[in-house]
Amino acid sequence: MKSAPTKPARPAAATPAAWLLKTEPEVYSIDDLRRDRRTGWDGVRNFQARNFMRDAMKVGDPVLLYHSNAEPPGVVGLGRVSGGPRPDPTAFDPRSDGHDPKSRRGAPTWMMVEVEFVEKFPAIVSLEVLRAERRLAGMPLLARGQRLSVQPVSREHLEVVLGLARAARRA
DNA sequence: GCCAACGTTGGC
DNA sequence: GCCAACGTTGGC
Repeated sequence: MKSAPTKPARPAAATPAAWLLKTEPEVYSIDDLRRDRRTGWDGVRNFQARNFMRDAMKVGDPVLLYHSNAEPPGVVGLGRVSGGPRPDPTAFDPRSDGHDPKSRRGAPTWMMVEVEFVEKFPAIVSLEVLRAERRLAGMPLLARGQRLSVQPVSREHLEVVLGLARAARRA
């Protein structure tokens, strides 16, 4: 008798404990997320980043929110995956910067998750501070040439970053 | 504004 | 499938 092997549709990769999401504060800042409480993380147009959102991010996962193209750049707060994945509607919108005519509603190319606000750190944990922290050696964000806007963060690295944020609170 | 690093595109 | 050209990211 033929029986379907009980393998998952996609390999169950080791699930990172957390994620890092880059955003340009002039486009969408931690303050915007605090105001909105939750938002669809739309506009991601990189396949690897999309795959993380589509295949690996789970509701409840913590997310570090990172301001890029900012002065200074750095981690500014904490959020949480609150929904998704689902198609990125901006890909279907001809008026949107993220419009992609190759993405169809029946077969969407671009996916997003929903992210909810948890906290804004009392002070930014700047890229300079992150780089100076030896326990963060190996964090993907700090790798040479790293441009991905959605990145995995290990439990250990998450704890270190949160510790740096708390240290800033005491300072 | 510069430019290194990386992804995508398209000719062949 | 190779690879040059081009576009984007994002720190500095």
